[in-house]
Amino acid sequence: MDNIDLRIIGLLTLDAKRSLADIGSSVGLAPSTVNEQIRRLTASGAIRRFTLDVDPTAMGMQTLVFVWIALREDADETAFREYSKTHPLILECHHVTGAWAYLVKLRVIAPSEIEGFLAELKEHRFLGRSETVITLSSPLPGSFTPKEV
Amino acid sequence: MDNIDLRIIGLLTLDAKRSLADIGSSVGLAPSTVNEQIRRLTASGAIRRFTLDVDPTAMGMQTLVFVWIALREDADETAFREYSKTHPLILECHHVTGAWAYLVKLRVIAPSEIEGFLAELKEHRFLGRSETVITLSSPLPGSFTPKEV
DNA sequence: TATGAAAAAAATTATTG
DNA sequence: CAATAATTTTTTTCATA
Repeated sequence: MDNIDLRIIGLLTLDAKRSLADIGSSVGLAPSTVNEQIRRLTASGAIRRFTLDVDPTAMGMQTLVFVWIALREDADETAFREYSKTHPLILECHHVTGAWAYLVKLRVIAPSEIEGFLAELKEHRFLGRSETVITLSSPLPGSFTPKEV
Repeated sequence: MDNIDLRIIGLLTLDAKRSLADIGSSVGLAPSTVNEQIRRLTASGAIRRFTLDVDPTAMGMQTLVFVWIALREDADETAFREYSKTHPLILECHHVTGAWAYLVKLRVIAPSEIEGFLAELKEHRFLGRSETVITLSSPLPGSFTPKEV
């Protein structure tokens, strides 16, 4: 991936609706060439998809939560990974270094929902110990792409 | 925002390039009506932007890092928030409950970069204490929209 | 608010250098 | 591999219900 590719990705990141002609004049390529580069970037997997950045509050997902999770000794770790992939609330799940095994990021309507979420993890016999951190505000929230399950 | 709006957002989230005619036939509206709804959703701020989901490894940002930060007693908190917004490595910054004040998410090329990042925080006299967590793997990585600064 | 049809714009493809 | 030009598709506008 060369410098022009990075610039194309940068421009599309800011506004994926920009026309090929527009992008072309920014990076110094003809529209059809830009089109071809985007096709290549998509085919190679560098561009995973064209998507939306959505305001989570507009969708009623006001509360951003991080949960540190230590799995039970006898937990089925593969099942947990699969579970986190398809769970409608879980936006991210990372296997991390440090005292905790997993860091899970989720969005809920209100903190009261967290209780049910943790109960669910217990029912599946995943949860050993956990620590829940609630976001008060976000100087830099990052983009939000609603999860489709 | 009604149910049709949610479905439109859902469809565009999966593929923001779907044509208005396509979306219309899915939700039972004419292309021009779908266009108008998208215009409204964008105007109201529910849709923040059309963007890309990019593979971070293709951009060389292999390593996902979380840093817990407790600011110095005398730190300029407003300056820190501003700093995190414009820092090229920081993807998210959240003010959180619990023992740590801030949770910062960043992507770097390699763990060795983290040292420099923390040094920078110290130079700015933001950093009190911190704890760094490195992601080993991500069962659910979430979407990645490169930051443009 | 929703529509269909017309108009404008854009994306895509084929052809050529 | 990139550019132009032709073709097709899509978006946008607008008059109307």
